Amino acid sequence: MELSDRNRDILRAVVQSFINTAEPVGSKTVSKRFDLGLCSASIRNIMADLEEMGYLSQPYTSAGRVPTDKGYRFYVNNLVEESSVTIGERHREILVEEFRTRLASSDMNQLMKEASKVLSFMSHNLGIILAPKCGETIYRKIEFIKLKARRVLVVFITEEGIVQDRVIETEDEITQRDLIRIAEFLNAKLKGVPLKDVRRKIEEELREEEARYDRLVERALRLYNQILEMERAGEIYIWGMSEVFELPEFSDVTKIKRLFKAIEDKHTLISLLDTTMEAEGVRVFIGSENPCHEMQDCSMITSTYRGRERVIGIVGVIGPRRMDYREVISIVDYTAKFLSRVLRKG
Amino acid sequence: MELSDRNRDILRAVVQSFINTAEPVGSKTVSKRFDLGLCSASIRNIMADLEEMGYLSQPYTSAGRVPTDKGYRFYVNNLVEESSVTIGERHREILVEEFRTRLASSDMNQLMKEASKVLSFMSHNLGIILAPKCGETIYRKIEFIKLKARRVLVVFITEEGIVQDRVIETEDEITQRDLIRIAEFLNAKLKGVPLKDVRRKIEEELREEEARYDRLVERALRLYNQILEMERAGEIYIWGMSEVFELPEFSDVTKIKRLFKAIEDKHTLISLLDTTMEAEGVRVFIGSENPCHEMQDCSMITSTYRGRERVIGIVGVIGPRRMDYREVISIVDYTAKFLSRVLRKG
DNA sequence: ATTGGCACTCTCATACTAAGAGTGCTAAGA
DNA sequence: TCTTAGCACTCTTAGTATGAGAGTGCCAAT
Repeated sequence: MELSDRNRDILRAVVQSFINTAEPVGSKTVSKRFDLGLCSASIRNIMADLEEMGYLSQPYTSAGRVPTDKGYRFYVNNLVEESSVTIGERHREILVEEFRTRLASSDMNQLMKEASKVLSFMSHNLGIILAPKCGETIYRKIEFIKLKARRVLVVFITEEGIVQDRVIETEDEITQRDLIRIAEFLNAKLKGVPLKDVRRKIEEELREEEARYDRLVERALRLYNQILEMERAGEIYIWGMSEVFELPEFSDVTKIKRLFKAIEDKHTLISLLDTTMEAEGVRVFIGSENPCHEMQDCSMITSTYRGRERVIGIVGVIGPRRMDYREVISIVDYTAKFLSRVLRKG
Repeated sequence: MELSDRNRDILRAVVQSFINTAEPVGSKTVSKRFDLGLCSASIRNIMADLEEMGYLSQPYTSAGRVPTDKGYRFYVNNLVEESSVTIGERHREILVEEFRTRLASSDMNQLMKEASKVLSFMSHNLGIILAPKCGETIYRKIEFIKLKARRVLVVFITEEGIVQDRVIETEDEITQRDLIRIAEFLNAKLKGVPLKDVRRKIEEELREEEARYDRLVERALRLYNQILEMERAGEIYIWGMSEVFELPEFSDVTKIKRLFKAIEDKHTLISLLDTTMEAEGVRVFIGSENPCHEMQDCSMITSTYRGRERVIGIVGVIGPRRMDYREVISIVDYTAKFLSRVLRKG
């Protein structure tokens, strides 16, 4: 099962060549373009071995070789050279520059949008961002603004600097003065609590208050419950279709249609990304490793970003399996860290 | 230049047939599918006339006929039957149902997104919405929420029920108490003023206040100026790429790429749509009539929607020239009116 | 004025062919 | 024993040819 150094060299050469050119790579190409001190015949033999071991495959008899998922996987795990760090460094500079010029806005919506653009622009693939999960963020402040008799605008701020606004209908009319007191009460009780623990916290509070019944408190809690029910599904930002159009693997309409179907149904994609939130850091899904089977001929690279305390969202890149894993991994990694930094500052 | 009744019948038949099938239509098809009491030879003669007059064209010698832009234009202007109203009525019911089930949300962002989805879903083309132009909306209320020493969250509500929030850095620290007073001042002065007149109003105010100098007022106005500078470019919502993929005219990647390029650069599209805001009501751009020349082989149907007082945004559909104008016009029209109604209620 | 008939044109799908790229295998060389 | 050169073989791709089919334009007859 172990590969000899020479086999690894050849495999690396094939993968890199295919990543660059999108053409099945033949033994002659390898011997010419990579200085391995071997003639094409020897390389042919080794490539036949690699095929037998499942790292390479041929689109048809007597064509060049193409990496299999297993081949890509081995490449990602073992063959990404150390030198990548320095290249990543250069990349980092471009990224920093890119972020600086494009992320002037401190609006969360805008931040997400721009970040997904940067991802796609840098990677020449689809950039995706799963916006901060409400539940994972931390309560900071709430404000109520009365719009009409029974209609109240709720503005909602988390420690991460996320602002959300929603309009709710109250059961009965509440004066602006009362709304302010309710807000003060909630802010005192809930500041610093992770949103997903708020419900529990409220229930505790309710039990405590039961004895010395307070109409205001009861109202406050009812109001907040109403807001919680409106918990918005994590939004997802996708950018870069125009990048994808340029890729030769999507020169066929049916292929691009398939990809589109996969990302169109955002709910599946969201729950898919949710599962990658468990483990922190960069994760690479190659072709069939992809949990979603409409994406079997795509690869996805994701990483998590953190809010004040914990992981709150995902950034990632989706593209054809033939993707510059080394480069994209470092782009995704850096973007995630950048977002974490921004959100930590609040 | 005038067309005889028979010529009009034939032209209508050709246009409708082509809209339905996307195939160049021959004289035989017309005589078979439309009961005009004419044999194919007669129809052939008429079609040749229509071609000479520029209403039809042939993809190649001895193929069926396809409507030209002029042909579509004549169809839209003169040949859409009266019966369309009743069909529109049926459509309207579906639309109402569609809106009712999907537009539960009263969040503006969500409203726009859902409306663009409805547009594309109903028309099987691209649905686009130009979100309310800030300048055209009417000031209702402002609130400041202090986040950090010099960082203030501004929440902004218009009479149309649009909520915007932005974070600004103030020059020096302002207490929450002062912020409240500033908000009260601004709200008193500016309520009911169209946002685009706010700047002028402020300048007037400044001149008046100059005599009895008031630090608070001056601060308030400076703050507001800062917000105005951040005036966000009108956002645009586009939905329905998956619909477009199904259309035969976009079975070629280069075609779909061209369309994508056109809508990708949102700024051009926005300024394009801006120009259609001058005249109220439904407008139809057929092929070369399109101001944007990347869209020369597309048609666009737009309409304006109003806020409390005036036109504040655009809804529209973009698709191939072969589009069911009758149907799409009524969809766009209804959607615009629906949005206006929703926004009037606030 | 309308219709039937007929020759003509052009596309599209299919089949065929030659060129080219790449392989696998074998035998000779280091 | 490993490497290399050579050669026959396979498979794709691009280009060409061919025939069917759809549609036209025009002419003569009604």
